[in-house]
Amino acid sequence: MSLNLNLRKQQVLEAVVEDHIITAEPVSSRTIARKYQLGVSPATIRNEMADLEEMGLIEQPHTSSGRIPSQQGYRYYVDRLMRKSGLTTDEEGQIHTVFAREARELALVVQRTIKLVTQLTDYLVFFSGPQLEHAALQQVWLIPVAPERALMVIVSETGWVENKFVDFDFPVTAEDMEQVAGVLNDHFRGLTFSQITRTVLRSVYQELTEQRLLLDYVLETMESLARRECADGLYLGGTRNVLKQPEYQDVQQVRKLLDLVEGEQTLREILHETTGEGITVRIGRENRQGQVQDCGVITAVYLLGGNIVGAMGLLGPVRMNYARASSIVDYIAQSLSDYLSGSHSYF
Amino acid sequence: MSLNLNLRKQQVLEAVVEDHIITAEPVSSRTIARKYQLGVSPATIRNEMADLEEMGLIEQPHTSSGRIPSQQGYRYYVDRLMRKSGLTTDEEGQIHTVFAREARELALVVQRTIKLVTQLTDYLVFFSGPQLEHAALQQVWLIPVAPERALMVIVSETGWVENKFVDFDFPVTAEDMEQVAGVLNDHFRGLTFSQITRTVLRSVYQELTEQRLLLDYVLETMESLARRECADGLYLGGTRNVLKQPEYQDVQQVRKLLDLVEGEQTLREILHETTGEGITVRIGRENRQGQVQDCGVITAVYLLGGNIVGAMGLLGPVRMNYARASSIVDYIAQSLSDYLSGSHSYF
DNA sequence: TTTAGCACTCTAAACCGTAGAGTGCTAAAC
DNA sequence: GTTTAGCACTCTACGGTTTAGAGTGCTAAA
Repeated sequence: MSLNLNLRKQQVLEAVVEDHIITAEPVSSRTIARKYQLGVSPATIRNEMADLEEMGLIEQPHTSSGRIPSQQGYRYYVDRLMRKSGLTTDEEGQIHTVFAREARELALVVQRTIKLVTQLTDYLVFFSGPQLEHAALQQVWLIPVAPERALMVIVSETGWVENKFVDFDFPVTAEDMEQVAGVLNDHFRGLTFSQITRTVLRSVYQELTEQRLLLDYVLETMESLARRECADGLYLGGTRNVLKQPEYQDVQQVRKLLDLVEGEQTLREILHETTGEGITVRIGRENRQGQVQDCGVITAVYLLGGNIVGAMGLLGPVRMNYARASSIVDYIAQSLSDYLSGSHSYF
Repeated sequence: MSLNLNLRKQQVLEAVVEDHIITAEPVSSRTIARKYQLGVSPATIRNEMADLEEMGLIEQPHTSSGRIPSQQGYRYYVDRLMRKSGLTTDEEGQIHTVFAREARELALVVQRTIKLVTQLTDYLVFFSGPQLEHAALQQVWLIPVAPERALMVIVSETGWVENKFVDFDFPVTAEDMEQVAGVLNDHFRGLTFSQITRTVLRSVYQELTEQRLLLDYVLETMESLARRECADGLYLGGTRNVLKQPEYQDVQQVRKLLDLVEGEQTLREILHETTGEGITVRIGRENRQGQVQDCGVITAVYLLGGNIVGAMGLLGPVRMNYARASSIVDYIAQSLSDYLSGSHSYF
């Protein structure tokens, strides 16, 4: 349902939302008349408020209190009234600094980004990935460490390094390993992991008839490596900050938040569901996860070579500063994508 | 000052401590008379309590309330009265399972251990390390990835893998790298990293006069790798659990706890200070760190080849179950040391 | 030395009463 | 028709008072 509000109703709704975001208190007609010059008296505003309440956009915690925005009110605000606040040049500069610094390891960049965002906002920041799945392979090594055991090291073109032991059920010679690694590098270099698992497998098998069993083990390990970061790479920060929000004065609420942070599963799910381009804003019950139905969540994916390799999110109370928060998420996700897409490639 | 208490005073003190640990409420004379059969009336117990209070072992939150143990009271209890509760065979079994499972990566074992301990207690669990510094080197590889860049991979005899890029200021050939790696392996295999940095350096330099500059870079990287886990390897869990303790009903307290968890520095310090054998119990102001002076902290180091490579801790309110908590710390640290000292070596 | 009895103290919860903020409604003004 | 002043009404938050109950310390008797 797309409601059409006359200008003054929009102004009143905007005032209610923005004042409530700042003060966390119900907003009275008098406050609006004083702080937001609409050129009318409190009484008139009261009449508009009564209408807005009937439409379900604002509500009263109890009779004779001021109004707070309903979840639909926030939605209307985000969709139609909100002016993206933009970042100051200083803040943009800080963000650039994080991505400009020489950093060989992506994990480090992500951690630095989180630290920065916790300074820019008072919300929970969380990142998934980046998964290797859509990154291009730079090189594979198979290093023999025992007769039936090798260490596999993979480097992606973006500089991400992963390693894992491969255990065979039979002795394997160093020459065998070297040969397999050589063939893998010849065939796979420059391909993304998702491309590898599908297409070029056949040719490799033909070239390595003798080591077919060995190859099976190796490919399986490669696959699990490519997925690993997807499975357990969740970075987060800012838990302390969120507690500053008056919504979390109640210990019960704090406990719920900590469940979220320590459990990780829900946060992963939220990031995993994020697929579209641009930022996604979910307000309260718009979230599918029961645990965050009294929260606002802003997410965005970041890209590598046009593919989604990870996502980030900001989480706060429903009464969060959507204008600012979404500007930040937007800018960071964009910067991270730029960073990844190789203008900084170190090879 | 070592106080000598007669048997009945000891019994009363023990009752006060143990009842308070369970209920978190002041303990009245009547409660003790009823629940802990000392064969005397509440009035007699009141007299003993008056004495204990004068000695500073228990205190009254306000006149006409029951008594709670003072920090000295806890200390007396821990030193002289506490009976280590021992774990049930079931619990011991659970612990063994964690260490018995095939696990190639130590980080995984530590994470599993944390998860288990959070199930066994309601306290904050934290681990440092393990640092490679005191682990024996199994092998080093130098893998060329670019003219001026190599990937260094180190495997310790305990199966810990670390990697890091080495950047040179000059082109290096694959042969040079191979040669350097070969010499390093010949000289260093089986030595711990702390031994390496001191003694055997000279002989390596003599053998590699041509690559001396290259070697400098490599050794520096090795050293930073050996220390890395020391610097940022802090694992923890159980934050949610601690909130169950009634001490953390106050949001102020919760915030302090989260500062501790998110800051990490204080926890590192606590583990770093732990050096002795066996377990260490610090009660309230016995802690040097201001942030935890209203907490009880139990720590123990774990060993590898007789060397301290890391430590673990349990943190709760001053009113924590020292008997149970120290049993657990003791048992886990012991099991982890056993696990590390190679009865499970995979090479 | 122990204990019963009793007066005393303190806390926590329940229960006012009041001030203040804010609304809805009505009737007058524009 | 729209806006606004005025007023009665409602609800919350806060401070003060009362009360029940738990627990002690002290005294005197066992």
